[in-house]
Amino acid sequence: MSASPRLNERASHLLKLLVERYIKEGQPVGSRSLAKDAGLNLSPATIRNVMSDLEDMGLVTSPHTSAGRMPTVSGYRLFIDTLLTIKPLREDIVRQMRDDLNPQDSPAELLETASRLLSDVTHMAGVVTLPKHETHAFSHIEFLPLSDRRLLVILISEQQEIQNKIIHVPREFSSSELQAAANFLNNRFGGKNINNVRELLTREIEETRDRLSQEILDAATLTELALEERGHRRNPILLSGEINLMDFTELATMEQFRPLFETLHQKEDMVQILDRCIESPGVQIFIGEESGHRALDHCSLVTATYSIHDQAVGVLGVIGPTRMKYERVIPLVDLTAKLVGAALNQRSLTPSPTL
Amino acid sequence: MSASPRLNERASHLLKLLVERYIKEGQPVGSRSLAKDAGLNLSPATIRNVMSDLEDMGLVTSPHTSAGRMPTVSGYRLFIDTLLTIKPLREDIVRQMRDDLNPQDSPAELLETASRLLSDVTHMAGVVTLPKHETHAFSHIEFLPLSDRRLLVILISEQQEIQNKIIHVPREFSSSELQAAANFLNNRFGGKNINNVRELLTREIEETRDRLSQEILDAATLTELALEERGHRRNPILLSGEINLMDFTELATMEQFRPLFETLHQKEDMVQILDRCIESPGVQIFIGEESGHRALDHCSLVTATYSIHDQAVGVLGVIGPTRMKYERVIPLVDLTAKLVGAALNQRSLTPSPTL
DNA sequence: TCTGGCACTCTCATCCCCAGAGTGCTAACG
DNA sequence: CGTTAGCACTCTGGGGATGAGAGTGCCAGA
Repeated sequence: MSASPRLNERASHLLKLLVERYIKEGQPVGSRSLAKDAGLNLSPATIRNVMSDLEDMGLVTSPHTSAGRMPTVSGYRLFIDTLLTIKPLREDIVRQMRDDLNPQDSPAELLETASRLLSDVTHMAGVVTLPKHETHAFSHIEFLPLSDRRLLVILISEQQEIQNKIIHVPREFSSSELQAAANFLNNRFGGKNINNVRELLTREIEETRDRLSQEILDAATLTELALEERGHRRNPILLSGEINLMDFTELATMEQFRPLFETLHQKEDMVQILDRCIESPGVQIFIGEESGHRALDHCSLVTATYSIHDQAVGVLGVIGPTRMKYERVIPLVDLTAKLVGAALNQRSLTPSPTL
Repeated sequence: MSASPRLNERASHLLKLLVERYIKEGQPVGSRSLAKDAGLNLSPATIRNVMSDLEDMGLVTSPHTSAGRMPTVSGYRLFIDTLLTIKPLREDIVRQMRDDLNPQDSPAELLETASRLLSDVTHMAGVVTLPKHETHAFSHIEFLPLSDRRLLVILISEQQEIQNKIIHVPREFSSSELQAAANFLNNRFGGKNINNVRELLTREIEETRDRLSQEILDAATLTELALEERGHRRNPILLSGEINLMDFTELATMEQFRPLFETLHQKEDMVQILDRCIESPGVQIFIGEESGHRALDHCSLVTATYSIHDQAVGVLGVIGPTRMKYERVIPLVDLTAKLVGAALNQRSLTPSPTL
């Protein structure tokens, strides 16, 4: 359990081999077969001694006395942090990713495609969080009168994402009033962060108290109604390929799989885990217990953040058994995050709505 | 396998008991225990004779010589068609359904709630198809200029369902041109079936060829672009609670569950099955093989259509093991369909958008 | 027509046994 | 001192054998 005091070259080489082998075969690795792979001309007995040391350091365990060794979480951790040799992605996969992640698609479609790609390519589960709204830049708003005192609000973000909402207003507004309010908001706050609009508007009203126009007041009323309760999306996570996880023997019993499936669909839990990732950039890996959820004990999570305008707004990744091919999954998740970010940025570079 | 020549009262009573018992316990029913339940003062031996007759008629089978009997598909069919005593729904469930299926919600939310309710109440899987677009009445259209030659089209149905689409137009349109075209379409085609609009528009152009206004031509161009490729929804089925099916022992092995899960998520297959149901009104039941899909062999499907303006536009239902509590599921599915229909109709009764 | 009795069958859980795989330890070797 | 061969030991997992339990089919008798 203690951190490795020092790990000589031979020991780490053997650990690396053991982890690779365990990932490939899924079964505890014995000294005999490891000796053959090692290419060091060592006898199984010597390997056993090394294994015993590794076990003392908490890097490997054996499920029972007469089985081989398998990596512990610390073992995986050491392997990933210092021993892993990343494999470059296959050309055809890179091409497929580029082709499928089409910047023309709406953000929702784009992210769904990303999730599907992650699960299809890895044969594990893909997961993508929707972008945080706090960072969405406001691009355009429009009010459309429906019947009575109901208005349709159309809100367009810089990523050309369109949101609709029907609001009930305290009095009837004429078309020209609505037009004026919309124009005011569009001119004044275009490009600003959506979540600051209310705040900025309030300040504006304070400052121009003396020559306060009806326009501003209307805009304030409407904005208040339009923006309240935003961001309460019911489904802030795009999960796909969860069924693939049934292919892995270590997850394929009902007792293992059911809680896992339920946790994955439990949006709150997943959001909580994934939100932690958004803080630090780059690829992050949670092995087994590290995610802190019982049901994920036998799973690893490889995530990366994707960014709009260099600000991380969402997280995507892959969930699979701890014995996944990290050297392939890591570059894939990395690439996906970059492509998604690029596609989203490209959308916001196309000229904003005018009018 | 042959249809029952005639089934005397005692035999059908015993079949009913056997099916009920098998549904409750999930295990083949023996003559001894059936004799006790029957309340007819018959000995197990007599029961065995009757069972033998029922087996000859293809209504029951036994998995092996020394096991009890269980219903065949024909047995279930006879049970459902002629022996079933429907139980009234529990008051609190009816209340919950009414409360949760809020006509204020958007159709998408409403249907998702319906699916969730079906699975929650039955502890099985719920399924809902989105309403067929062919029957959607057009209520209101609006064109919003974005940059360059891109327009945002907003299409509102009579159910107040809002659809957005960004289209690329061949030339720039001024605000007033767009306004004119929208006004023309709204006045002319409000309340008409969306899918007829293109057709009607074409005819209109033919007829008024001599005094053809620019307005109409613009409207035609825009409508063409706005309505093409509609209805290609990626996800025309709302499935929920599929994991509940793992609770039933007859589905709980991986070999059973995996193909089942995959079929359920295979939208095409499900659409195909459910679309058949929309033809005939009322509650329909497919038992085991009757649905025609291998993976659903051990499942039953209880469906009902829901209607807008007395026209069936969608299907909803429950998927579970063949041994489900039909007497409770049937009224539930029936009620859900009625409530969903009522909620959708109520939406279209609220005054249409003006402008 | 119904029933009791009886032989028969099939499943399932349990136990035992043994081969196979792998370990830890010890003593010897260079 | 690191490495190795040898050996006893342990644990798993598959393959019978066994016996209890449940239920049937059939026959003869009421």
